Amino acid sequence: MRLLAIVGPTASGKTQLGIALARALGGEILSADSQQIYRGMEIGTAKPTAEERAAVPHHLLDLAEPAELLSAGAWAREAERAIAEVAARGALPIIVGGTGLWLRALLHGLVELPEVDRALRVQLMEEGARLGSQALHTRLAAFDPKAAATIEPANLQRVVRALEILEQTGEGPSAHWERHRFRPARYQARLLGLSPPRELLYARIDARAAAMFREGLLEEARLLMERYPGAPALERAIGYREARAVLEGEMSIEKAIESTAMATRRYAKRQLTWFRREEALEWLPWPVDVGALIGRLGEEGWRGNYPVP
RNA sequence: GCCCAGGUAGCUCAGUUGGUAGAGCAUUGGACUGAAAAUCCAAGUGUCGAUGGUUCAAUUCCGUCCCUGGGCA
Repeated sequence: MRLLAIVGPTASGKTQLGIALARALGGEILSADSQQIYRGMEIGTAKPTAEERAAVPHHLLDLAEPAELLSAGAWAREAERAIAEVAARGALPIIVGGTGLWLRALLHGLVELPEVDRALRVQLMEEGARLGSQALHTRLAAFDPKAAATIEPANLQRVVRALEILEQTGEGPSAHWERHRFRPARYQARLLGLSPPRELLYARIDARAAAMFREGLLEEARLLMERYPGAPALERAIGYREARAVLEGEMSIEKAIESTAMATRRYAKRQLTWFRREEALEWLPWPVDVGALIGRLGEEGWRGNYPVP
Protein backbone atom coordinates (compact mmCIF):
# COMPACT_ATOMS: atom_id res chain seq x y z
CA MET A 1 0.00 0.00 0.00
CA ARG A 2 1.32 3.42 -0.89
CA LEU A 3 1.40 6.34 1.43
CA LEU A 4 3.09 9.66 1.92
CA ALA A 5 4.64 10.76 5.19
CA ILE A 6 5.64 14.27 6.13
CA VAL A 7 7.96 14.43 9.09
CA GLY A 8 10.20 16.95 10.77
CA PRO A 9 10.61 18.88 13.97
CA THR A 10 7.81 20.73 15.64
CA ALA A 11 6.95 24.11 14.08
CA SER A 12 8.53 23.22 10.75
CA GLY A 13 5.28 23.58 8.83
CA LYS A 14 4.18 19.96 8.54
CA THR A 15 0.49 20.66 9.09
CA GLN A 16 0.29 23.24 6.33
CA LEU A 17 2.25 21.25 3.85
CA GLY A 18 0.16 18.18 4.61
CA ILE A 19 -3.02 20.05 3.88
CA ALA A 20 -1.66 21.50 0.65
CA LEU A 21 -0.59 18.06 -0.55
CA ALA A 22 -3.82 16.42 0.54
CA ARG A 23 -5.89 18.92 -1.40
CA ALA A 24 -3.81 18.74 -4.50
CA LEU A 25 -3.27 15.01 -4.56
CA GLY A 26 -6.57 13.75 -3.23
CA GLY A 27 -5.32 12.71 0.16
CA GLU A 28 -6.46 12.42 3.72
CA ILE A 29 -4.31 13.19 6.70
CA LEU A 30 -3.31 10.82 9.47
CA SER A 31 -1.60 12.43 12.40
CA ALA A 32 1.40 10.72 13.96
CA ASP A 33 1.69 12.87 17.02
CA SER A 34 1.82 11.49 20.53
CA GLN A 35 0.20 14.54 22.12
CA GLN A 36 -2.38 15.55 19.54
CA ILE A 37 -4.18 12.29 20.28
CA TYR A 38 -5.48 13.85 23.49
CA ARG A 39 -8.94 15.35 23.46
CA GLY A 40 -9.02 18.90 24.71
CA MET A 41 -5.31 19.52 24.30
CA GLU A 42 -5.62 21.88 21.38
CA ILE A 43 -3.62 25.05 21.80
CA GLY A 44 -0.58 23.57 23.45
CA THR A 45 -0.19 20.76 20.94
CA ALA A 46 -0.75 23.03 17.94
CA LYS A 47 -3.44 20.64 16.82
CA PRO A 48 -4.89 21.37 13.38
CA THR A 49 -7.73 23.84 13.77
CA ALA A 50 -11.40 23.22 12.99
CA GLU A 51 -10.97 25.07 9.68
CA GLU A 52 -7.99 22.97 8.73
CA ARG A 53 -9.85 19.82 9.67
CA ALA A 54 -12.81 20.93 7.62
CA ALA A 55 -10.63 21.53 4.59
CA VAL A 56 -9.21 18.02 4.60
CA PRO A 57 -10.27 14.92 6.55
CA HIS A 58 -7.94 14.33 9.51
CA HIS A 59 -7.56 11.06 11.37
CA LEU A 60 -5.94 9.83 14.56
CA LEU A 61 -6.56 13.03 16.50
CA ASP A 62 -8.54 12.98 19.73
CA LEU A 63 -8.14 9.26 20.35
CA ALA A 64 -7.76 9.44 24.12
CA GLU A 65 -8.46 11.43 27.23
CA PRO A 66 -5.51 13.17 28.86
CA ALA A 67 -5.78 10.74 31.76
CA GLU A 68 -5.27 7.76 29.49
CA LEU A 69 -2.10 6.30 28.07
CA LEU A 70 -1.92 5.10 24.51
CA SER A 71 1.04 2.89 23.79
CA ALA A 72 3.00 3.17 20.56
CA GLY A 73 1.79 -0.29 19.61
CA ALA A 74 -1.85 0.45 20.29
CA TRP A 75 -1.57 3.63 18.27
CA ALA A 76 0.08 1.83 15.36
CA ARG A 77 -2.81 -0.66 15.24
CA GLU A 78 -5.26 2.24 15.15
CA ALA A 79 -3.22 3.86 12.42
CA GLU A 80 -3.20 0.71 10.31
CA ARG A 81 -6.92 0.54 10.50
CA ALA A 82 -7.32 4.19 9.57
CA ILE A 83 -4.90 3.91 6.67
CA ALA A 84 -6.83 0.94 5.32
CA GLU A 85 -10.06 2.93 5.50
CA VAL A 86 -8.58 5.92 3.74
CA ALA A 87 -7.08 3.75 1.03
CA ALA A 88 -10.32 1.82 0.61
CA ARG A 89 -11.97 5.13 -0.14
CA GLY A 90 -9.46 5.70 -2.89
CA ALA A 91 -7.69 8.53 -1.14
CA LEU A 92 -3.95 8.87 -0.66
CA PRO A 93 -3.00 8.39 2.99
CA ILE A 94 -0.71 11.19 4.14
CA ILE A 95 0.93 10.68 7.51
CA VAL A 96 1.87 13.94 9.18
CA GLY A 97 3.74 13.94 12.42
CA GLY A 98 6.84 14.28 14.47
CA THR A 99 6.78 11.33 16.86
CA GLY A 100 9.62 9.22 15.55
CA LEU A 101 8.94 6.08 17.50
CA TRP A 102 5.33 6.04 16.43
CA LEU A 103 6.25 6.48 12.80
CA ARG A 104 8.65 3.61 13.08
CA ALA A 105 6.06 1.49 14.86
CA LEU A 106 3.68 2.12 11.99
CA LEU A 107 6.08 1.72 9.09
CA HIS A 108 8.12 -1.18 10.44
CA GLY A 109 6.10 -2.62 13.29
CA LEU A 110 7.25 -3.25 16.81
CA VAL A 111 8.14 -6.57 18.35
CA GLU A 112 5.07 -8.62 19.17
CA LEU A 113 4.52 -8.24 22.87
CA PRO A 114 1.64 -8.27 25.28
CA GLU A 115 0.21 -4.86 26.19
CA VAL A 116 1.96 -2.95 28.94
CA ASP A 117 1.16 -4.16 32.43
CA ARG A 118 0.57 -0.92 34.30
CA ALA A 119 0.78 -2.49 37.74
CA LEU A 120 4.05 -4.18 36.92
CA ARG A 121 5.46 -0.94 35.59
CA VAL A 122 4.47 0.97 38.68
CA GLN A 123 5.98 -1.71 40.88
CA LEU A 124 9.27 -1.69 38.98
CA MET A 125 9.44 2.09 38.98
CA GLU A 126 8.95 2.10 42.72
CA GLU A 127 11.72 -0.41 43.10
CA GLY A 128 13.87 1.73 40.89
CA ALA A 129 13.19 4.76 43.03
CA ARG A 130 14.06 2.80 46.14
CA LEU A 131 17.08 0.80 44.99
CA GLY A 132 18.35 3.03 42.23
CA SER A 133 18.41 2.55 38.50
CA GLN A 134 21.83 0.88 38.67
CA ALA A 135 20.50 -1.92 40.85
CA LEU A 136 17.74 -2.75 38.38
CA HIS A 137 20.23 -2.54 35.56
CA THR A 138 22.41 -5.09 37.35
CA ARG A 139 19.40 -7.35 37.69
CA LEU A 140 18.67 -7.02 33.99
CA ALA A 141 22.29 -7.78 33.15
CA ALA A 142 22.05 -11.06 35.05
CA PHE A 143 19.25 -12.27 32.77
CA ASP A 144 19.97 -10.45 29.54
CA PRO A 145 23.48 -9.04 29.32
CA LYS A 146 23.04 -8.07 25.68
CA ALA A 147 20.07 -5.88 26.41
CA ALA A 148 21.79 -4.44 29.46
CA ALA A 149 24.77 -3.47 27.32
CA THR A 150 22.56 -1.33 25.09
CA ILE A 151 20.76 0.46 27.91
CA GLU A 152 22.39 3.13 30.04
CA PRO A 153 22.29 2.08 33.70
CA ALA A 154 20.95 5.52 34.59
CA ASN A 155 18.07 5.27 32.14
CA LEU A 156 15.46 3.95 34.55
CA GLN A 157 12.64 4.15 32.04
CA ARG A 158 14.41 1.84 29.61
CA VAL A 159 15.71 -0.49 32.29
CA VAL A 160 12.20 -0.88 33.65
CA ARG A 161 10.77 -1.50 30.21
CA ALA A 162 13.35 -4.23 29.60
CA LEU A 163 12.50 -5.89 32.91
CA GLU A 164 8.81 -5.70 32.02
CA ILE A 165 9.45 -7.61 28.81
CA LEU A 166 11.45 -10.17 30.73
CA GLU A 167 8.68 -10.61 33.30
CA GLN A 168 5.85 -10.71 30.82
CA THR A 169 7.38 -13.04 28.25
CA GLY A 170 9.94 -14.97 30.22
CA GLU A 171 12.47 -13.93 27.64
CA GLY A 172 14.89 -11.01 27.64
CA PRO A 173 14.28 -8.11 25.27
CA SER A 174 17.40 -8.81 23.23
CA ALA A 175 15.94 -12.12 22.02
CA HIS A 176 12.81 -10.32 20.81
CA TRP A 177 14.81 -7.56 19.19
CA GLU A 178 17.08 -9.95 17.35
CA ARG A 179 14.16 -11.78 15.84
CA HIS A 180 12.55 -8.53 14.76
CA ARG A 181 15.04 -5.80 13.80
CA PHE A 182 12.47 -3.61 12.08
CA ARG A 183 13.09 -5.59 8.95
CA PRO A 184 9.88 -5.49 6.96
CA ALA A 185 8.80 -2.15 5.58
CA ARG A 186 5.09 -2.62 5.83
CA TYR A 187 4.09 0.10 3.40
CA GLN A 188 5.42 1.57 0.24
CA ALA A 189 6.04 4.88 1.91
CA ARG A 190 7.48 8.08 0.56
CA LEU A 191 9.05 9.99 3.43
CA LEU A 192 9.47 13.74 3.11
CA GLY A 193 11.35 15.73 5.72
CA LEU A 194 10.92 19.38 6.60
CA SER A 195 13.86 21.14 8.15
CA PRO A 196 13.97 24.93 8.22
CA PRO A 197 17.36 26.48 9.01
CA ARG A 198 17.94 26.18 12.74
CA GLU A 199 17.73 29.90 13.44
CA LEU A 200 14.44 30.19 11.63
CA LEU A 201 13.05 27.10 13.30
CA TYR A 202 13.93 28.46 16.72
CA ALA A 203 12.41 31.83 15.90
CA ARG A 204 9.21 30.07 14.88
CA ILE A 205 9.22 28.03 18.07
CA ASP A 206 9.69 31.13 20.20
CA ALA A 207 6.86 32.91 18.42
CA ARG A 208 4.60 29.91 18.73
CA ALA A 209 5.21 29.56 22.47
CA ALA A 210 4.27 33.19 23.01
CA ALA A 211 1.22 32.81 20.78
CA MET A 212 0.00 29.76 22.69
CA PHE A 213 -0.09 31.65 25.96
CA ARG A 214 -1.63 34.66 24.22
CA GLU A 215 -4.34 32.49 22.73
CA GLY A 216 -5.47 30.90 25.95
CA LEU A 217 -3.23 27.98 26.82
CA LEU A 218 -3.52 28.82 30.51
CA GLU A 219 -7.29 28.66 30.42
CA GLU A 220 -7.29 25.47 28.41
CA ALA A 221 -4.84 23.89 30.82
CA ARG A 222 -6.85 25.04 33.83
CA LEU A 223 -10.02 23.41 32.57
CA LEU A 224 -8.22 20.20 31.69
CA MET A 225 -6.49 20.06 35.06
CA GLU A 226 -9.82 20.41 36.80
CA ARG A 227 -11.35 17.71 34.73
CA TYR A 228 -8.40 15.32 34.74
CA PRO A 229 -6.43 15.95 37.90
CA GLY A 230 -3.02 14.33 37.78
CA ALA A 231 -3.38 13.30 34.15
CA PRO A 232 0.04 12.20 32.90
CA ALA A 233 -0.33 13.94 29.55
CA LEU A 234 -0.84 17.27 31.28
CA GLU A 235 2.24 16.80 33.41
CA ARG A 236 4.38 15.68 30.54
CA ALA A 237 3.42 17.73 27.52
CA ILE A 238 5.49 20.83 26.87
CA GLY A 239 3.45 23.94 27.49
CA TYR A 240 0.94 22.25 29.75
CA ARG A 241 3.46 21.56 32.46
CA GLU A 242 4.57 25.19 32.32
CA ALA A 243 0.96 26.35 32.35
CA ARG A 244 0.39 24.25 35.43
CA ALA A 245 3.35 25.88 37.16
CA VAL A 246 1.82 29.28 36.44
CA LEU A 247 -1.60 28.22 37.67
CA GLU A 248 -0.06 26.89 40.85
CA GLY A 249 1.74 30.17 41.38
CA GLU A 250 5.20 28.72 40.93
CA MET A 251 6.12 30.56 37.77
CA SER A 252 5.47 33.86 36.07
CA ILE A 253 3.84 33.86 32.65
CA GLU A 254 6.97 35.38 31.11
CA LYS A 255 9.07 32.61 32.59
CA ALA A 256 6.57 30.01 31.40
CA ILE A 257 6.71 31.27 27.84
CA GLU A 258 10.47 31.25 27.91
CA SER A 259 10.60 27.82 29.47
CA THR A 260 8.07 26.41 27.00
CA ALA A 261 10.07 27.77 24.09
CA MET A 262 13.26 26.36 25.51
CA ALA A 263 11.83 22.90 26.09
CA THR A 264 10.36 22.96 22.60
CA ARG A 265 13.72 23.85 21.09
CA ARG A 266 15.33 20.94 22.87
CA TYR A 267 12.53 18.69 21.72
CA ALA A 268 12.92 19.83 18.11
CA LYS A 269 16.61 19.01 18.33
CA ARG A 270 15.85 15.46 19.48
CA GLN A 271 13.35 15.04 16.67
CA LEU A 272 15.99 16.08 14.17
CA THR A 273 18.42 13.56 15.65
CA TRP A 274 15.79 10.87 15.22
CA PHE A 275 14.85 11.70 11.64
CA ARG A 276 18.42 12.24 10.49
CA ARG A 277 18.92 8.55 11.02
CA GLU A 278 16.08 7.65 8.69
CA GLU A 279 17.88 6.93 5.44
CA ALA A 280 14.73 6.51 3.35
CA LEU A 281 13.82 10.10 4.12
CA GLU A 282 14.09 12.85 1.51
CA TRP A 283 14.81 16.23 3.08
CA LEU A 284 13.02 18.92 1.16
CA PRO A 285 15.09 22.00 0.36
CA TRP A 286 14.01 25.04 2.31
CA PRO A 287 11.91 27.00 1.55
CA VAL A 288 9.71 24.27 0.12
CA ASP A 289 8.43 24.91 -3.37
CA VAL A 290 5.01 23.41 -2.79
CA GLY A 291 3.84 23.74 -6.37
CA ALA A 292 6.89 21.97 -7.73
CA LEU A 293 6.62 19.29 -5.07
CA ILE A 294 3.00 18.63 -5.94
CA GLY A 295 3.89 18.40 -9.59
CA ARG A 296 6.68 15.96 -8.94
CA LEU A 297 4.66 13.75 -6.61
CA GLY A 298 1.73 13.74 -9.01
CA GLU A 299 3.94 12.65 -11.88
CA GLU A 300 5.30 9.86 -9.76
CA GLY A 301 1.78 8.66 -9.18
CA TRP A 302 1.40 9.71 -5.57
CA ARG A 303 -2.23 10.64 -5.70
CA GLY A 304 -5.62 9.39 -4.70
CA ASN A 305 -8.64 8.94 -6.86
CA TYR A 306 -10.20 12.11 -5.58
CA PRO A 307 -10.86 14.84 -8.10
CA VAL A 308 -8.14 17.44 -7.80
CA PRO A 309 -9.80 20.75 -6.95
C1' G B 1 30.29 61.99 48.91
C1' C B 2 30.91 58.00 52.70
C1' C B 3 30.12 52.78 54.32
C1' C B 4 29.01 47.64 53.09
C1' A B 5 28.44 43.55 49.58
C1' G B 6 29.50 41.93 44.85
C1' G B 7 31.83 41.88 39.59
C1' U B 8 34.60 34.31 37.46
C1' A B 9 31.44 30.24 31.03
C1' G B 10 25.47 32.53 27.34
C1' C B 11 22.77 32.55 32.64
C1' U B 12 22.94 31.51 38.15
C1' C B 13 26.88 30.76 41.11
C1' A B 14 31.15 27.77 43.54
C1' G B 15 36.45 28.00 43.98
C1' U B 16 41.76 28.78 44.11
C1' U B 17 45.58 29.05 52.41
C1' G B 18 49.36 32.46 45.21
C1' G B 19 51.11 27.52 40.50
C1' U B 20 46.00 30.79 34.73
C1' A B 21 39.60 27.42 37.24
C1' G B 22 34.36 24.15 38.20
C1' A B 23 29.03 22.84 38.79
C1' G B 24 23.87 23.32 37.42
C1' C B 25 21.09 25.25 33.52
C1' A B 26 21.47 26.85 28.43
C1' U B 27 24.00 25.35 23.66
C1' U B 28 25.74 21.44 20.29
C1' G B 29 26.06 16.22 18.96
C1' G B 30 24.19 11.31 19.98
C1' A B 31 21.00 7.08 21.67
C1' C B 32 16.03 5.33 21.30
C1' U B 33 11.50 -1.68 19.75
C1' G B 34 4.39 0.04 23.68
C1' A B 35 5.85 6.74 28.89
C1' A B 36 8.77 9.02 23.18
C1' A B 37 6.58 16.56 23.73
C1' A B 38 9.18 10.98 27.69
C1' U B 39 13.96 9.07 29.20
C1' C B 40 19.17 8.84 28.90
C1' C B 41 24.53 9.71 27.22
C1' A B 42 28.60 12.87 25.56
C1' A B 43 31.18 17.46 24.37
C1' G B 44 32.86 22.69 23.92
C1' U B 45 33.20 27.40 26.11
C1' G B 46 36.52 31.68 29.91
C1' U B 47 41.45 38.54 28.37
C1' C B 48 38.45 35.12 36.51
C1' G B 49 35.85 44.01 35.85
C1' A B 50 40.32 47.47 34.42
C1' U B 51 45.04 49.05 35.66
C1' G B 52 49.56 49.50 38.65
C1' G B 53 52.43 47.02 42.60
C1' U B 54 54.54 42.79 45.58
C1' U B 55 56.27 37.88 43.86
C1' C B 56 60.02 33.04 40.27
C1' A B 57 54.57 33.08 39.54
C1' A B 58 48.54 37.13 40.76
C1' U B 59 42.05 35.35 38.91
C1' U B 60 43.76 34.79 44.20
C1' C B 61 47.57 39.52 48.24
C1' C B 62 47.96 45.25 48.25
C1' G B 63 46.76 50.22 45.89
C1' U B 64 43.86 53.02 42.45
C1' C B 65 39.87 53.27 39.12
C1' C B 66 35.20 51.56 36.72
C1' C B 67 30.43 49.04 37.09
C1' U B 68 26.10 46.79 39.90
C1' G B 69 23.08 46.30 44.37
C1' G B 70 22.05 47.91 49.44
C1' G B 71 22.68 51.44 53.49
C1' C B 72 24.00 56.41 55.26
C1' A B 73 24.06 61.37 53.81
